[in-house]
Amino acid sequence: MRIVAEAFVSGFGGILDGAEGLVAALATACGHGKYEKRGKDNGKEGCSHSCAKIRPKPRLQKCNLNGAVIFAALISTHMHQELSEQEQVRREALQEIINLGIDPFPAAEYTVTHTAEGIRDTFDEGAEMKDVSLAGRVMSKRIMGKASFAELQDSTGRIQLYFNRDEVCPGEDKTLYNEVFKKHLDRGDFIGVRGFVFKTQVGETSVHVLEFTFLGKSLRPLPVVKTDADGVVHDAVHDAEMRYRQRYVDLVVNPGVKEVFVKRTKLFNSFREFFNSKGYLEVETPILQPIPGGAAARPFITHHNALDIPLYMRIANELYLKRLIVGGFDGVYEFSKNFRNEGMDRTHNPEFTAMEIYVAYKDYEWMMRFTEQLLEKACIDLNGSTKVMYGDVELDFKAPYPRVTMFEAIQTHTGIDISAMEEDGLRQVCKDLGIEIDPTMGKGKLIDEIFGAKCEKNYVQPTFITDYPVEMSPLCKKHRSKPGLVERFELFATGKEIANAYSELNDPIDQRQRFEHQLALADRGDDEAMMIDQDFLRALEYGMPPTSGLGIGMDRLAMLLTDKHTIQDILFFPQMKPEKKETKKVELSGNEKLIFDILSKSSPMDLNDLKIRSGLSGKQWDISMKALGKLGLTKVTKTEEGLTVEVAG
RNA sequence: GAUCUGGUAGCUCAGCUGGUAGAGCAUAACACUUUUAAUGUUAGGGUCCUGGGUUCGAGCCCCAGCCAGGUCACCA
Repeated sequence: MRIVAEAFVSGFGGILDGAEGLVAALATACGHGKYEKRGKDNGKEGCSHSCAKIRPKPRLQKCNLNGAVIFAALISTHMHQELSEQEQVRREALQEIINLGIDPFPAAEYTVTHTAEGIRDTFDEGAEMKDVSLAGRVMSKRIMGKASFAELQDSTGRIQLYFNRDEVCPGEDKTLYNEVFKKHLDRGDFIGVRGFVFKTQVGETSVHVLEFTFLGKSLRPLPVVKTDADGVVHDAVHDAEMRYRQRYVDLVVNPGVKEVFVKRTKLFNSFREFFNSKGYLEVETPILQPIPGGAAARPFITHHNALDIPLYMRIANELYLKRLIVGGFDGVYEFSKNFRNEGMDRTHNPEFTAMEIYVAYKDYEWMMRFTEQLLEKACIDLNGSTKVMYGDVELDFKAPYPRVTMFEAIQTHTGIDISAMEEDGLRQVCKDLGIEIDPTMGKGKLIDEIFGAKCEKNYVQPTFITDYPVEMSPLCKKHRSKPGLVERFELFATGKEIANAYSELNDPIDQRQRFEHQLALADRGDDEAMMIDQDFLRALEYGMPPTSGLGIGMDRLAMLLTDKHTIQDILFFPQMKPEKKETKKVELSGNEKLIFDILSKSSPMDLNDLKIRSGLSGKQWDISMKALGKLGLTKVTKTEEGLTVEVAG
């Protein structure tokens, strides 16, 4: 219940009682019981009561009472959303600003000449800065009588502002300082300021404000996060729900969050520069695909109405990029938003970004050299060094990286040489190593399981794992010299895969057989086996040059390079379950409404009758009746026959 | 999907054999012309996630649900 109770009488001074009665009732209803006589107010007499529980102001109602006109604010418990005390205060401040003739949301451009960071840098170099203007959010205010300090946060950081009453208000009228600045300017509001730069006694570079302009009012209080003199952050918003659902708040308030995303973009730019400098072409390929190909994953399905066909959100863009190589490009790449309808955890978001690049006339050996150069450059571009801390390990992305074949890796970490084994032998090895398997798994999958369980985690520093079994890699060219294997590598770091590359399979007959083998896997129950993309095969039949392709999970790489251990920390808006709909507290609860509806049809009525007709349990009845009473909607009277309930007022 | 942990003021968090709640910051008021996680004094602010149950009485105990996080499983 948030209402201002206010009533006043015009016309007859003596009839204050009517107004007073209304307000007194309201004051009682909200539990305070106190109200204030106002005396003359605009020629009217009145009285008012306000408390945090009964604001903002409800609609005024007008009625006649013995010839006097009473305007009364009446209880209306369900007319608006609940606002916290601070939100109400801000809305009131907004109104006050408007009343003073200031537009809290002006349309005009505000000319900004400097940024917070720019001012600090230039001024520290000794430059005079007589006239600067900048804009941003007010993040704190420290008022000391006629002088005040505030902090302004723009896109580059924070800078202190100094306000002096007599300089902001050179004339007699000090409203701008005393009212607008001191009272109605809230944390989070956007303002523009003009002034000159100076250093305070404590040595803080500050802007001495001569003029400030409202640029946008903030109606919701931001969480207060403070950083002390030692750089220790206090009361940071930790709640993941708030941080990810309301990323804007996280960005405004938590130090260092922006930097992560800036680095993420730098990573993409660094890749682009590298690829473009080699003359490779950035392209775009379909996200809505009739056949989801290029990876083993469950897709999202959607439907195109006009064509009346199912379409899939892409799980990879590989097959399309290869079509472009068929078409005659030497090198094509794409940052590909992919969608996979699978579980979510610290390293999986349903939509994620991969970078894939395909270069003609190259093989996977070349691609390894290319990849390590790419990552070395990116690492330097982001952090100024090839070294980066991830948790408590230091990763070094300086090229070259060790090359280890998959069989060597398994031999090293299990002591078992599986290079000559068939499916049955591998099955036995898995059992011996305590690895869970199921009958749908083929040879390649079994090897992959062993690697995943026993080897992967050991490759903390960047390492290429090469030469995978053919069964796991239906789009990859058979190894030039090792039967049963393909020319594939994956790059591991911190025990996780961050890149995957092939000498691409360009033999259309082999490719068709591989797809058919996938179909066989699907029949065995592997629901992620690839579908056959006939058009892709047709493209290959026209001829594709030898090509090497590389895919990098950009999100996971960004995590590595920013020392973030959750994918949600490097996605602006990670996927979340929908917020539950705001419960309509404004309305009466179901039970309260039930009782009130029965009662309003025949008020007053016997309390026991009402209870029986409501059909509520003792406890529910009790809770609902208390609530109704508290809202001032019902009134219980004791008579000789028993208890009677009536609609109050 | 299994399992564990959490959900209390705008924010960060306390709370106790079960007796309807506390702190800091934020907010409001006053003081103060260079402070800085400003300070001092005072005040207001809470359906203790939701719904059931046990109880004379539940923020606390029990059950179910919702949301978030961790671990495992599945999955790149």
